[in-house]
Amino acid sequence: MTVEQRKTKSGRAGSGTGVGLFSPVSAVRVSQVIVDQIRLLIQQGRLKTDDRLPSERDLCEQFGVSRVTVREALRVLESGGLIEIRVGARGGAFVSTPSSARVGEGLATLLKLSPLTAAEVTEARMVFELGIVPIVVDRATPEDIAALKEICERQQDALKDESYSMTLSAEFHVQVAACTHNAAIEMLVKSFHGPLLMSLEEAKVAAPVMGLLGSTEHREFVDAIERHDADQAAAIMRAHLQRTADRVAPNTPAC
Amino acid sequence: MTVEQRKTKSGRAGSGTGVGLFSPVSAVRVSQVIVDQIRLLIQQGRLKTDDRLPSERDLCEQFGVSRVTVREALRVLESGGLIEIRVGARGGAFVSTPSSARVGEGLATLLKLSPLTAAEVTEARMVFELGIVPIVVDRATPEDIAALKEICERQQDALKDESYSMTLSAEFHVQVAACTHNAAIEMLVKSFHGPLLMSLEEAKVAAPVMGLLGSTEHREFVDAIERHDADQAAAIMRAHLQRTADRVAPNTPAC
DNA sequence: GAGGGCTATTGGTAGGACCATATTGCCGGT
DNA sequence: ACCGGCAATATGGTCCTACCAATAGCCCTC
Repeated sequence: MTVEQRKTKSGRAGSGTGVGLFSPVSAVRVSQVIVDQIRLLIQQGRLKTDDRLPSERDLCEQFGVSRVTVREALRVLESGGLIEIRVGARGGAFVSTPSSARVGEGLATLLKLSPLTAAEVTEARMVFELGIVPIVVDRATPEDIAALKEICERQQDALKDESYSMTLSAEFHVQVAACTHNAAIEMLVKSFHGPLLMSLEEAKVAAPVMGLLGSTEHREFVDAIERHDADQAAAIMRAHLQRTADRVAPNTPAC
Repeated sequence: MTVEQRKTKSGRAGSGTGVGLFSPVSAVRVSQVIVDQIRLLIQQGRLKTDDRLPSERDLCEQFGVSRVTVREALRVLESGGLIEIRVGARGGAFVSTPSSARVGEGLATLLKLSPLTAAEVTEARMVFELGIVPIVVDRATPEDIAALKEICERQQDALKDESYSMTLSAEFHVQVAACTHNAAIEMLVKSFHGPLLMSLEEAKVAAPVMGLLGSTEHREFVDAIERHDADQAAAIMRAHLQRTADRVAPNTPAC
């Protein structure tokens, strides 16, 4: 381990400080500085997806810190979804594109830990999913509509053998968002339908009649889209979401 | 350090495994297990906001791991916004309610690292901020409207001495979201106006005329709210956001 | 071609030195 | 006797060194 920057064997490395010229002492954590540096490198595109960072030992040498510090930085980056760490030979830290699942998870814990009622979350979801309807009507391609119909059919089948679940419904709503051909919107809706709803509505398959109704509405919605009838589509979606909202409101399970 | 659970001085602690009964070796990281445990405690409400966790040294003893491992776990929790770490006497790890800023940051990096165009993000923002207008009109109290007017006045003042900045505009939009009296919506809008827009539109004070126009529209919007004229308010907001969208679209700076 | 050793790399431990900060208590001045 | 400032102490995070264990891809041998 190179020690030339440090006077004593465990003097704070800081950021090259320690020469005694009263340089502003690094008030921030060393590991945080490393996190920021690597994050910046990734955001600038100088480190691309699947690129491999140097090994922990190399990094300590380059940063002039100990392995522990580097590892803390890697942990933070990993928990933020920016890198993925693999063990074993040819292992190491690899840059990974953060998935919507990751951010959805963060959003879910945020909502769970905050004093938010399920009703509030549902309302926010309604605003968003209703707001995109005009865009969906405008941009949905025949392929999009075919994909939606395919999901509807799978839901009908699932209803028959009673395997209908919240997951199928979520799939439909995500596919609707995909019809906007806007990756940002799709990602946000995905975030909503990720761990969030799963945790919020434990009453998943509570009412079988729910599934039947929901499935029918899904189909009517697709038809409206196909007719380019934005008003009708919005009305259906509003009723569809409102029913979910009504079901979730009475419980008012704060978290 | 208590070592009684471990056979050798550095045997993997696992989760109390090691008795030799071929118990499934803890394939996961020890620090991750600690993270999960503490996270669970917080989500269950057994650790509440501002509660103080035991000190690092106590935690190692209770978990039967080394300090490095505990510290890695604390780092992850801190980066996730679940705890806040203070140094010095009476310091330690304190449970903190994750702020919208934190999740907004995660959202921002996600959006920046994903192949999203600024136009897509702006469109998503438009959908949301337009969608809440009816709710705002419906629920805004006189106090809410007074707060909005106050911001407008501050913007007028700022225009005079040329200190108008994006921050003031963001403040207005967040206050509008607050008028919904829905914490989830407010948090999402805050997330949008957090680090995301700041990084997206470096052209902050590019056009002074922009600020003038924007400020005027803000004021007209408030008036429409006061009249409970949802259509007019939505129209103003649409034009207002559209102008921002148009400004950001031509550049098409992917990230 | 299949299997076993090699090696690079992460995961974890122990123990210690250092730094930051709040509390406490002493001491001198008033 | 009271009070303000200052130093000692206790608490607790931050970082270091050195070591060992587990893992997984690669290559070499059979």
